[in-house]
Amino acid sequence: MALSENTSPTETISDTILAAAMRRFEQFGYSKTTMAEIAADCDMSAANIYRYFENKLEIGAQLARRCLSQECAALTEVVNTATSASARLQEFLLGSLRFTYQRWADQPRINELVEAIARERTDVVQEHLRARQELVIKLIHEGNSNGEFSVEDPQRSAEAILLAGTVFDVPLFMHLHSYEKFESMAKNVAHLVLHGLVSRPAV
Amino acid sequence: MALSENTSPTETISDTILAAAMRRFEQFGYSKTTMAEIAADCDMSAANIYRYFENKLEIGAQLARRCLSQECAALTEVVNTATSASARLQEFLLGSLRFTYQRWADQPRINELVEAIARERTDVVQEHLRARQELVIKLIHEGNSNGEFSVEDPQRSAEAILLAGTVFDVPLFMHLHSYEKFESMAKNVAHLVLHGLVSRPAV
DNA sequence: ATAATGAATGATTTATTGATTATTCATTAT
DNA sequence: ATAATGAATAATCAATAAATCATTCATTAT
Repeated sequence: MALSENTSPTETISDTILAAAMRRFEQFGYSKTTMAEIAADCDMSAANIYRYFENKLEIGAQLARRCLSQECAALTEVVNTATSASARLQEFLLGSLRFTYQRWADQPRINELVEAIARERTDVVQEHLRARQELVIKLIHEGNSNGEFSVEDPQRSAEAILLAGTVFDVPLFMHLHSYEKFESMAKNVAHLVLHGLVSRPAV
Repeated sequence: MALSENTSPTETISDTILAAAMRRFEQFGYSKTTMAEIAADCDMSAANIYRYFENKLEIGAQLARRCLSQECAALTEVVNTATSASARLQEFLLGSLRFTYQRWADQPRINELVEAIARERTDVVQEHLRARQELVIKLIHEGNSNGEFSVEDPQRSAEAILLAGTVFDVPLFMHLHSYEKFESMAKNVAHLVLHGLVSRPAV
């Protein structure tokens, strides 16, 4: 019954456990995975896991954190493919949407993991939000330096952008519209955030 | 055990039932209120309610709809106290936040009602969103006519604004921050939506 | 006719129980 | 010492039974 584990020589026992847990979570979901199963996959007793992790939630939290930070890294890449700061902002919203939607639609188990952790471990969510904010702040600074933007308080603006883009980052909302509809809405929000409502004198 | 009901001469039986249901929902919540209790408060049998309403959900839906439309009406008033279109937009976001936060903090039972209905009756939510969009569209038109705004597609922009302000209209998020923090964030979002990020030539 | 009811039905909730599971710890191996 | 274990405990979950509830309908009242 034990799923095969490949322990590379440099892999610590903690890593082995995390890897085994991840395989289980992916296949059967967080709640349906037992500590005994994870332990069996590592050829050890369930009790021994507690020498390396405080509890099951902590294992989940580390994996969820890893998942979210990978997502953030991928988002950073996507954002950086765009050439202008404006385009980068749009890519930020579209990318957030794409990752959230994909995880929601294609990886329900992993989504379950992330949502379960998000409910009980605010810190993981906060960390994710901070990373996103970093990304947006950098983006704004770049726009400021090349003259595209003239943002006085990048910190505040980044916070507002994050807030305005919340719908695209919360799986809970994904059932409300089709991906295409969401995409069009993300573009609208990007346009709004970039140009604002206030009329401007002709250049 | 029956809560007192005051039947005015012009009140229809449907109204009597709705009023009784509302009193129960306010005090004990939607799920904990039984049709038998509502009926007893109206001095009638539970069966008789079904001559006036399709089912319990329909009673809840009508009350939730009423609650949301009252909120929208109050929001309209608040918005119209502001003198400029820009100020009105900020009041729209701040007002949304205030009503959502108050309902969440002070009227948990009514909030339960609205959330229960929202889950099963998409139409009630859609109607509420349409009303909000109407409000924003009108606001944009006014801004356009007095020269404050220069919005090409008010419909689209309104949709984007609604989306950007979602966090302030969803009770689920209210636990994340204090009211003060939310207020400051709403102002930031308003500023962002009004002025955008893109730099503009000096006037 | 319209208004209202009580009794019947099936669905949903709640309470209760037993079985799993997470977690701890005293003990054993290395 | 460090690593690991099996047995014990307490929390959680799942299955079931019991009770309550929403809804229907045949019948009675007005």
